[in-house]
Amino acid sequence: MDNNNIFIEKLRSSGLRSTKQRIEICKLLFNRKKTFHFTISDLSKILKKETSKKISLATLYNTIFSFKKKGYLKEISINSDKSYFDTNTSNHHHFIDESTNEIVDLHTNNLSNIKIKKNLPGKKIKSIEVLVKLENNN
Amino acid sequence: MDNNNIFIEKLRSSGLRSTKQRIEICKLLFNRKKTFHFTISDLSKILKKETSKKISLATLYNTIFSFKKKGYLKEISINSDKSYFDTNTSNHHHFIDESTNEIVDLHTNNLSNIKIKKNLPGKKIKSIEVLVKLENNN
DNA sequence: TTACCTGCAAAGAGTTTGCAGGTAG
DNA sequence: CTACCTGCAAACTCTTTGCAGGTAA
Repeated sequence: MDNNNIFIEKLRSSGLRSTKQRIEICKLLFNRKKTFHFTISDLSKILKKETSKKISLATLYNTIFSFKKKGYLKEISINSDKSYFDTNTSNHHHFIDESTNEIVDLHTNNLSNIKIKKNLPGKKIKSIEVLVKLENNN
Repeated sequence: MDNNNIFIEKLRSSGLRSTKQRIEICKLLFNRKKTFHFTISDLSKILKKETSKKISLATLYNTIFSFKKKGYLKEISINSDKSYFDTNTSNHHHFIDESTNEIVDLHTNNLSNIKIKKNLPGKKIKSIEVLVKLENNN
């Protein structure tokens, strides 16, 4: 199953060169059905296991940032010592389990409609993000 | 206008010793009508200007963390390189202006009611936080 | 007196940057 | 060929920690 061409095309069409490293990262991030939440160090560890050649941190940061810019990834607004990214770029929200730090998607159809009844002069809403913090029962 | 006694009492009643440094921090944080959003380095800079004696970073982190634990401060969930705190500990949400990084409160009465129609087994909701990202009009 | 607090400096973690060499197109 | 990309290491920023001395109660 070699779908590298899909990723080569994806990269090229967005003006990014299709390097070995970027294709590896694409395969890891986008060859999956379920949404994937990760930090750069998660990514680094997984890549180290799954691929023969190590990808440097500088390249990871560079690539993830480019992907975010192109809209292939979203950054999640969580107060944390590190940045979390999400392969699900559609409009949705998150649960975070504070006992395990696990992040789970909360789709908009599981949430009542949100209306903001206040606006700030000269500003418009770019996005609305809901974070539901969870703890263990009892 | 010397209301140090209020703060000495506040500290003592929560089991914290009333040191000079903590009283200075209290005066800066809690002697105001409007809600105040800040980072530790904001605080450090302001204290350096407003007080004669510098308060060390270790003490600031220590004190702010204690105040958060006692419920005198809230930490805001924003993806940022640093932690933001809020002197308004009541249930409310935030706007963040992404062109200036300015944070503004969004009170619950300016927001439609939020209902979560999904729950995770063994978990209960601890808090719901809404972050509205703003950008400039045009 | 004693447990707690402060300040300093060092250590840690995540992220960014400069630069020399490599490679896609 | 050339602009872009990678990897390394150093640098930077925020935060945490160890420890010696200080201080509230």
